[in-house]
Amino acid sequence: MPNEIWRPPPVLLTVDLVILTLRVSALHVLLIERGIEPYKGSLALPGGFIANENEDVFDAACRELREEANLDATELHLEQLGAYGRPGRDPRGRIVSVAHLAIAPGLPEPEAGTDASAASWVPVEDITSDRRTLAFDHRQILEDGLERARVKIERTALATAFCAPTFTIAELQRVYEAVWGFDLDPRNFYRKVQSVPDFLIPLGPDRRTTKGRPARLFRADHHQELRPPILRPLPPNRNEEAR
Amino acid sequence: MPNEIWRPPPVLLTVDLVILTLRVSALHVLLIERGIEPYKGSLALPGGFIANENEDVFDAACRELREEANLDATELHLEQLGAYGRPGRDPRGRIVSVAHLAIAPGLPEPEAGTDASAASWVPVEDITSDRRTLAFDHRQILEDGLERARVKIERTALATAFCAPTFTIAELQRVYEAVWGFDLDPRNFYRKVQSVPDFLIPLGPDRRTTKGRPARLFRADHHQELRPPILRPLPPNRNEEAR
DNA sequence: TCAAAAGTGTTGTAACTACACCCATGA
DNA sequence: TCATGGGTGTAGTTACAACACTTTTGA
Repeated sequence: MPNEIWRPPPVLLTVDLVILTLRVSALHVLLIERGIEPYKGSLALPGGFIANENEDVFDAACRELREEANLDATELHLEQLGAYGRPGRDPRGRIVSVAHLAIAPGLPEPEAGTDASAASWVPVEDITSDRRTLAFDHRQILEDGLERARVKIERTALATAFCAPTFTIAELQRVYEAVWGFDLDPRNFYRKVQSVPDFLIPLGPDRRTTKGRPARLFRADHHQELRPPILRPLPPNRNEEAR
Repeated sequence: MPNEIWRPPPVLLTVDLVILTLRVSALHVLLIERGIEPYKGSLALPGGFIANENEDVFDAACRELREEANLDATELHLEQLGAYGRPGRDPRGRIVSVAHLAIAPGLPEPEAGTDASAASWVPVEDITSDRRTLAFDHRQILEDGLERARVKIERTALATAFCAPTFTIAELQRVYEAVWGFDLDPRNFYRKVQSVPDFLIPLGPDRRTTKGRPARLFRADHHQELRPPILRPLPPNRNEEAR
């Protein structure tokens, strides 16, 4: 072997974003149609390369959020999901991606006619049901992001990150139902979330009026830990009768 | 600006390992004393660079586990914690580390006189209490690994990864107590863990005899999800009287 | 026969489910 | 006034913390 000191192999680093939101009570994810090879024309998670030697990974995620989705990281929840580094995951070479999960309130309309023009909200159900496919290993990343969200709304106030600054309990319930994929009893949900200390802060006499009786408005701290947690019920096959 | 196509900046990739085990009822982490700069002489998590262009990140973690700790990845729990990529975290340049959490049964004695000779088990308490410091951002990585373990033994059978293939309920209880940092009632713990379906599989009439009455032996599936979960109790300051 | 650890019984309380029911509003 | 969603009452059940108590072993 050559008589030179060994040097570790360099890799290229990207960030990818799983951006979730609620639209008409259904969970959606922001996807872009790729304009360049590889996977040109396919749907993919927004993301891109680290800009330079000194850009922090988290800052890169914030930047992509702005450039590709026209969203402001200071106004939504953003956390790291993990690194995806399987060799061969990108045909261009050894590219390791640090995936992130972002949660946005429902209101921001699809995309501007700006840089983010190729982006669109896609129902999560369209991906998980295999009606549409994703580029690279982005389907796996999306599944991991969904599972993270499902588990995390049990123990933290993360669900409120899907809501506008003020929201009703029914709106919060729609978040839990969309993320978990099944319905909850509104009467019990109403009391359960209000019984968790420091989860929901009632806003004076303010009410949101839709159809029916106007509902109380609340706000929340997105980073609050829920004690006790809001555990999702077991699936109905809980007690199979033993013989 | 120069008229050439932009190329993303390459980075170097390492894996770092938080390897936890139980020794005499206290949580320990495997640390190495660094033999080279930077941080020569300091304690650090075991880890190292990706070996080559084609090595999978997870495989690299397995390899470091073998080389630096003399442990076999097929016989213990190993999962990714996340990527740590703050610029400046390593004075040698832009180095991104993918941290992993490993859980080992207590028995494997400290280290062989082999490659792993610089490794030793250190009580976690010595680090968290600031009696000893760690190189790089390894203290943060360790804290994140501990928090992952604390949360995950609530919802999965991960605690059994600290145990030998067969174990008693009292041994399992010592795991929960060491990871959570407080004591549990043995009577209630005994029934609680046995009431979770598919968590503990009793082993015929086998018993482990120590001092006192011999205890039943169990085995478990380390990857089992616990339904319902074993939730840690709230800290004693649960209900502060209003006013 | 005593210490020590395993394992069981019991009781009061808190939490949860299921569902009946009342309330406040817009159309 | 009625439809619609917001909000309350309540009964039956399960989970759980606390702790007294019995059982089985080694020394």
